[in-house]
Amino acid sequence: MTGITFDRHMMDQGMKRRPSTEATAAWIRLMRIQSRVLGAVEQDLKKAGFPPLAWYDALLELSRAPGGELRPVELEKQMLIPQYSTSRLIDRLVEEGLAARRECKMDKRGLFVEITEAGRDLQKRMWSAYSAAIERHVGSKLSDADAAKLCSLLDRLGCSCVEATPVPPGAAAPR
Amino acid sequence: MTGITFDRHMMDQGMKRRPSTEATAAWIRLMRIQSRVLGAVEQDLKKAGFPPLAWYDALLELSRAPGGELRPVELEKQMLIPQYSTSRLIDRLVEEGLAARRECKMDKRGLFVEITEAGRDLQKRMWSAYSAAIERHVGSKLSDADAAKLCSLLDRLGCSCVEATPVPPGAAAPR
DNA sequence: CTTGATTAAATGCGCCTGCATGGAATAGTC
DNA sequence: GACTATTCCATGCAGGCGCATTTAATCAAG
Repeated sequence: MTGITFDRHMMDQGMKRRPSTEATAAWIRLMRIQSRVLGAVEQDLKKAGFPPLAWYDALLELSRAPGGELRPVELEKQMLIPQYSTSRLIDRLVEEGLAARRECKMDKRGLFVEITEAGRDLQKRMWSAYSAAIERHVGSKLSDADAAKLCSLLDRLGCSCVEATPVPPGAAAPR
Repeated sequence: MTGITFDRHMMDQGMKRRPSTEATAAWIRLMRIQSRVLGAVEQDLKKAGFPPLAWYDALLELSRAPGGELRPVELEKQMLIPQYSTSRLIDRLVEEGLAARRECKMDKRGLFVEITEAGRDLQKRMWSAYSAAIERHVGSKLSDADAAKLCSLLDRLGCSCVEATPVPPGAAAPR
């Protein structure tokens, strides 16, 4: 799918041999396995008649937000996707009646996106299939300890990945 | 980027709680970190004025093939991408003079794709930037031992990921 | 109040992708 | 040899993404 075809032969082409073979192998696996697992999970969802994962993410964020509504900018920060992408995702959710755009009085260049009942319902139904897919393609292949180990190794590559609103369990609404 | 926004709150929505929180966390990291690292590497390549990683993969496969040529079907299997994707990637390489389509006499519904000198040259120049990016975004953040550990954990998720023609070092041409 | 800079959101354009299909050549069957 | 199935590759179409720009509102000075 993307830049992950090589093996240690790359090393033998008169280059600087900067990344170790271990690092290179890790890079390849990261690309390949992610693509594979993601594809498998998306397929499961699709076969169950559900929309793409991005929709789920958005609906979950909205459903968790106080009042079930969020500014596009907030959503954008939560989901770590570009601005235009957020805008168009909202378009689709609205088209399907899963969310609605509401005017924002305090800042009239902005707006609120509010999840609908249909949206909340879909989010719940999707989680059922989604969680099953995670279990099938990840959980069932790794012990909890190994999963935790994998997490910590991956986190080291992120440098700043866990800053996406973990929202402490019993905490009140952010902001 | 795709379906990875949630945290353990998902668990508290009256569902079956099938995937362990560890497995779920691993899934999230896998999606997020991969997206992040891939984006960073692609950005580096792009800033250095190079085409996307997929081009590199294809050029590498071609350059390694005996005679510098491959059937699209072979390329497709090496790169693990869909058939139409291969076809169009070849289009672009040919347009840029990096490869050429040649007739296949033994099987006239097929053809050969042959890498050009320009193609070989680009592949070599790209590896320089590519390897630097891997080192910067992966190698420098993990010890070799940790990278190896990460590999083995990821491989367990793949079930069948390493079957992509590792081509033994001194081996003769396949087929 | 007017001007200029900044922020929120939307959108036009080109490229890429996935899906489905099409056409051409081969292989298999009787 | 005629028919059907299969394999190899290309392509039309719809949808999604990245990039750059636009519109509109707020903010910051002067």
